[in-house]
Amino acid sequence: MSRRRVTTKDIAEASGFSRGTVDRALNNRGQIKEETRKLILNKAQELGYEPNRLARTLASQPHFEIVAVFPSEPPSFFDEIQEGMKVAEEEYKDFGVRLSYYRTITHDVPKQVEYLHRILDPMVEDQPSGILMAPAHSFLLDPLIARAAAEGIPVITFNTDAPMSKRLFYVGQNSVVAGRVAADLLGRFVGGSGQIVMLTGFSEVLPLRERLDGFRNQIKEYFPAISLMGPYEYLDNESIAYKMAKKLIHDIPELKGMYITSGIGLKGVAKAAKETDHRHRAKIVGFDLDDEVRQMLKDDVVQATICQEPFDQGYFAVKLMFRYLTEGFAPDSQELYTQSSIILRGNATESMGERSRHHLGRAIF
Amino acid sequence: MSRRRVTTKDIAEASGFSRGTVDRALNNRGQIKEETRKLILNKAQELGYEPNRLARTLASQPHFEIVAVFPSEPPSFFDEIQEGMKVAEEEYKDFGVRLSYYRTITHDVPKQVEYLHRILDPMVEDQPSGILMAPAHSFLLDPLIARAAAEGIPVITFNTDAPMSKRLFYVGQNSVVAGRVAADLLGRFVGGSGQIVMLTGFSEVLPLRERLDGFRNQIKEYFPAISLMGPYEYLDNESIAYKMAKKLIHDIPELKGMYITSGIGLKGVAKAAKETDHRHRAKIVGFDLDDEVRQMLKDDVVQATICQEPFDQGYFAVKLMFRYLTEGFAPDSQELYTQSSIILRGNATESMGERSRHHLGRAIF
DNA sequence: CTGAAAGCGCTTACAG
DNA sequence: CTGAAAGCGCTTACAG
Repeated sequence: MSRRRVTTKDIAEASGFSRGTVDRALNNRGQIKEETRKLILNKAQELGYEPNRLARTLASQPHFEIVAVFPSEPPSFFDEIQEGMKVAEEEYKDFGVRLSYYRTITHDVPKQVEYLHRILDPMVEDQPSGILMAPAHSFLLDPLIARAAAEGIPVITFNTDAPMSKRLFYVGQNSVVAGRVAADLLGRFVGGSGQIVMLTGFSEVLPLRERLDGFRNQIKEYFPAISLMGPYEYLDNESIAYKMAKKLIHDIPELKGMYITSGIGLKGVAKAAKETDHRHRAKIVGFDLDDEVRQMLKDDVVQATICQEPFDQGYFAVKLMFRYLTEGFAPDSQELYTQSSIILRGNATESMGERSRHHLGRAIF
Repeated sequence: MSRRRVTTKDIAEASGFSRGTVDRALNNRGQIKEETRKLILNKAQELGYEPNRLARTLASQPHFEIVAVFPSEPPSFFDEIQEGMKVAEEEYKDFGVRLSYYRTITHDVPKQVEYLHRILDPMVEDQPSGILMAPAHSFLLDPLIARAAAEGIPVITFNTDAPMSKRLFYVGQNSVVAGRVAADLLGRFVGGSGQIVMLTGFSEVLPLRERLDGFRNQIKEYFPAISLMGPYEYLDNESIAYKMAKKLIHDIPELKGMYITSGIGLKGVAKAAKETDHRHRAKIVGFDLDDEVRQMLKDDVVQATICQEPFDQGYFAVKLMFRYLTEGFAPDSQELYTQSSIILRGNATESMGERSRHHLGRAIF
């Protein structure tokens, strides 16, 4: 029943050529008569040959130096991205995969530029096999991505995209859908009518803009009785978000809901809301998850948050780069969306650490 | 910088023994002087040796025959579990992994018993390396699981559990948390008060009972103004669910919400609801996802559904069995929970096929 | 254009 | 208890 798998030796014997020649045919190495190549390929097909990746790796001793460029802050988020990368690195280390991590203090364009120059400078470092990056800006890094591409170094963006660049593809959240889902939740939580205010970190940051657009369009389409205010920009600063929320809550007594496009802002807004009478509090839906936000969910100050599952983003970024490098993986779409999770009170307290410990690559919910 | 990895040859040279003896020490094969063993182990540690799994596999040519026993119906769900298994099988085939699939028409206990007898009968089949199963009953299969365990064949349950059995652990949804989340959603969707009715497939089926308990407890704890009716059992039959819902909607004009613990029932209930005036419709939250349910979400007949991500359950069941077989993987907990997804109108139409095509192991949201 | 040989890092009989 | 040799399935110089 479990017939032994077909090897290049079998093909060699069946076709009358040596294993070296079989290898040339199978892997298009040239230096082979076209006729021979075809004959061997037919034989391989006929015997149902499937290459053994382990043997290939062991024989050719490949090295894949993958460089990952991404922010450090907030660590609760980006450390977990790195966790995911490390799990993938460990899974593929015997296949020659090695990661280097270049992290910038914040979404710091000049620092990323500097790192990329260093990475691409043949005098300073060996050329990497591929670059994984969470660009600090939606197009300012495009020239450097183009330079990498021109030098034959593939770039995959993750977590945040540079859609007009020469990156292979993007791995991360679908921010538009995330915004739509937030609208479904908050729209229903407020009962389908009344005043909702939108707050955003920076209105020109791509994923935040998409979270806003998805939200706004979904509300407009399905909740005609809801009126929207904003967006107000809190410059990704918690205390600005706090003060803004304080003022909005004070100025608009009939306020029914608040939508905040990032975790920093969510925390500021929630703190402001907590200081008001809970019977008149607006419903709050935002993004991201850490222990502080978990507590706010438990306390019913925040009603829902959308979590990006950073572990997955890191894990899949590495895995997909490896697949590109070894088998030329090319997706149909330029955007590969990772799972997001909706966190409510009922699933707020599950330990998220589970995911990496179990190498499940994900938490519950 | 990228120093060559340490091999058994290095250890052999450094310790003055042969590679065969190094292998005996490293892998505890016995037939080795205790002193030699310690010496070699110390050397290995000192040099920072890490075994190369590819070389080990190539040399030892292991075979892992994994048998998977699970239902066929509904195919939209269980075919996708099988998809996930096949992706993992493909990923690990060079490591010797081979799956066989034994699927029963429904959650058919006698058929599963028959299959397990066949699988465990040394006269009929070769003993498998491990068994993956979605038990058709929460304890009736326990004796057979015990028999497998006694014969040294590890059993992992997935999708549905047999918690008192001798299975290694369970991989699948956390049904209690799923129920709690459903309560958070429906409780808020109805505005925190009024009448909600609960319908369930079978009240004694474990995961359905847990979905019910999680829901009920969450409502009682956080929505004191909501009154619950039911559960009513629709025997996992769509038309029974339909008729039940018809009658409930008719009898209770003030009905605000309906909670249904399985996909079959959700569809029946939604059809009944659709036939009523949409202005007075109860909010509906249920489980599972197929094209029909997607449409109901779009049409706002169903407001939310919780999807088990069957692809993941299959994928991780295989991956974890492989890890158990090769490295003795043993989780801290007996329950390894896979991600569930909350599907609303805003994320209902994304193609779920993405996940397997991209081998991301998951869809967006 | 093709072949023979050595090698990747391990494991597995077999001999002593 | 230990070692020498062959082998897993492939690739890589090298020779011709």
